[in-house]
Amino acid sequence: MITIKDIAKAAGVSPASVSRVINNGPKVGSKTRERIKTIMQEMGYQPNVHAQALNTQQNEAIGIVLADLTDPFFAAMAHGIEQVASRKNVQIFMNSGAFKQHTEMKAIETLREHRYTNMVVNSAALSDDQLIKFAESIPGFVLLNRYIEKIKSRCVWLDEYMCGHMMAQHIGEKGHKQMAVLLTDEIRPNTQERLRGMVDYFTAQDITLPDTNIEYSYASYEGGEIAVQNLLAKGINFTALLCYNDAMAVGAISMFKAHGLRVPEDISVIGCDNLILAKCSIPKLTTINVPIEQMAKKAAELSLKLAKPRLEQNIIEEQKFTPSLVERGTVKDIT
Amino acid sequence: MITIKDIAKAAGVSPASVSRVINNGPKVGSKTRERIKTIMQEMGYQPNVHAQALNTQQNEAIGIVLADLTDPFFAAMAHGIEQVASRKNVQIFMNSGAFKQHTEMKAIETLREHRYTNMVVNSAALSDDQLIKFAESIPGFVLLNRYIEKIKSRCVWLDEYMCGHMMAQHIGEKGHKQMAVLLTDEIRPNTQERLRGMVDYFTAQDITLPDTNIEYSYASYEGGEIAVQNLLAKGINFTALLCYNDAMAVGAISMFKAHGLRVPEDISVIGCDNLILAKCSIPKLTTINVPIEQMAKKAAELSLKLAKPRLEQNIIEEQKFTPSLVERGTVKDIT
DNA sequence: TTGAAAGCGATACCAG
DNA sequence: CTGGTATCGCTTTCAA
Repeated sequence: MITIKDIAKAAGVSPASVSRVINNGPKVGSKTRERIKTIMQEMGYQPNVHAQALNTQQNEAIGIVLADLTDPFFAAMAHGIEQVASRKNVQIFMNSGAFKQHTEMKAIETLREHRYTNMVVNSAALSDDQLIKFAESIPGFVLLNRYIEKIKSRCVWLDEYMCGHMMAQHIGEKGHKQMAVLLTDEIRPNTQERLRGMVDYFTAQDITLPDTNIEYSYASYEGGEIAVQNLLAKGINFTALLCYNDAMAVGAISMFKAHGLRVPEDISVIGCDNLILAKCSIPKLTTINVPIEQMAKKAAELSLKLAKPRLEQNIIEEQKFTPSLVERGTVKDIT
Repeated sequence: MITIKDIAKAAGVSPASVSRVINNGPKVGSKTRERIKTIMQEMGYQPNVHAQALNTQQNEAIGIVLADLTDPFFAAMAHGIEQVASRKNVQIFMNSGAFKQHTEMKAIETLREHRYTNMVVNSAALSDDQLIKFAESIPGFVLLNRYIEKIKSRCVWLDEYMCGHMMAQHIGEKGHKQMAVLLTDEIRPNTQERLRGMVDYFTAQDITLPDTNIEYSYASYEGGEIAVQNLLAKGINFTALLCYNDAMAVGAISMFKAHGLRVPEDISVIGCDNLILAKCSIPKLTTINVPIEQMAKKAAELSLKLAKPRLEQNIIEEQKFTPSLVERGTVKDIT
């Protein structure tokens, strides 16, 4: 591997000058600069990132901690971050967390070992205190899709309450009175908030939601199937099903169909996330749009900004995002 | 940040000894070793990866170059690699290529700057020669989902020919005679091979596939919709549609439906990949299973193996994977 | 079994 | 403007 010294020698200058050229620093004659640039080109010089990082104690890249790349929701996060990253020419260091406290912790620790100053973390399993501690010691530490009051300037989150409320309201306005709800029992702090939103709406409308009508399962297609099977086995009556996410909703629809129930004729279904799945199901899924990719972008930008404590740092914009309704074909108007 | 020297001082030993402990090296008294370990724990020592890499000229992590994380197919790749990576305690450095020669090239260059010795690359746009050059200079360079004869020991690929052949055969055996095919015009070297497999089967069965019946579009849901629209606009007669991948197939189905055509009653559809999409569509999609996650795992393992040129390196196993048929509900038997 | 010291490649300060 | 050089944190001979 060819180094800065080789270039210096070839150009008859000192390594210091070469370094200046590399970093577009001042204090180099323009002819010298050109000559050095040419030589770097010719010799195919590539700076050693580790040497750079060792000196500057900084790592330009963005580290990200995600649960599971095969879940489109998380993939969308990665994609959003990646866009910011490539625009700013920083790189992504990926590290799956998978909802385990231990794994998430280790992922962050590893990132720290690599001296990442920018981290976008989607943590579900770690406690508030643990995360606060990280935020205090890592300048560019940002939480994606989670809200912690004490470090809210480091959080990019969704109004989960509104999300639940919106689902309930849409279903309610279509005249449904008997509901069932599918939630996830994976550790996702957002779940309860969403449920609260639903319940508040129902209560206001004098609609009762018995505990037996709430089913917990995996936040996946399979989870949706299982949950519906359980619901049906209980012999509960309901005309509408509110699902934690699109994957569950689509799984639910498939299971309804297997039982000879038609959607939306017999049962209305609403999902949440508005991922590609929602468009692909037939009929297309009515759902709540979660701007997760934009949220991820924002998180990455925020992280980058935090790590460079230059300007008026105090402008803490509100990093809360709002969901919106996407009406498609799975909710029937029975008013 | 606390360093090796701090530990050395606290333990009353030399940095050298601490280093030995870190790397589980020999030549350290067992009591000393324990003491040092304890102190490292207490002080919360974390090795500086950059300093390590600078010395050893090695980067333990696996670099991966992918086109687009939001495409479940690529996400599955990432996931497979990630599994191997975390098992071996190496990390992923992600860098999207997006089918552009320039971008893919830059991604690999960046990885090289970081002194990655392990790279799993899913390249579509770069030429054989460019890739061969990389393979020669990077010990752990492995190509995923691409085959280049000259460096086949560095390739993990799918039998694309068989893939196409299998689709054609299944449709053929169900009695279909009039076909249409959806391919992608994105640069994916595998496309033509797949088409060849189809055509060979059709020819052998005296089934003609006019050029007008082959439609090129994006390899996505939207691409499928567009392609079907074009096909329908041309007024072509066909009873079966063979799609490059599941996303296109599902898009196609949606468009058929919009035109009042039922699947599979009026038109049979077969996809390829067997991603989650295939299960979610209603009716569930008949498709070809591509073991992409296993392929990705294999690629990661191969890369790790190549980078450590210790053992009998010469065992070049066959890294070709084979597709398999998954019958579900979108192909009608009309024999 | 331990320690001293020479780098790894780049940066940045201080002289000139 | 340019060059010399200490330094970043760690690994790895070479001596002791």
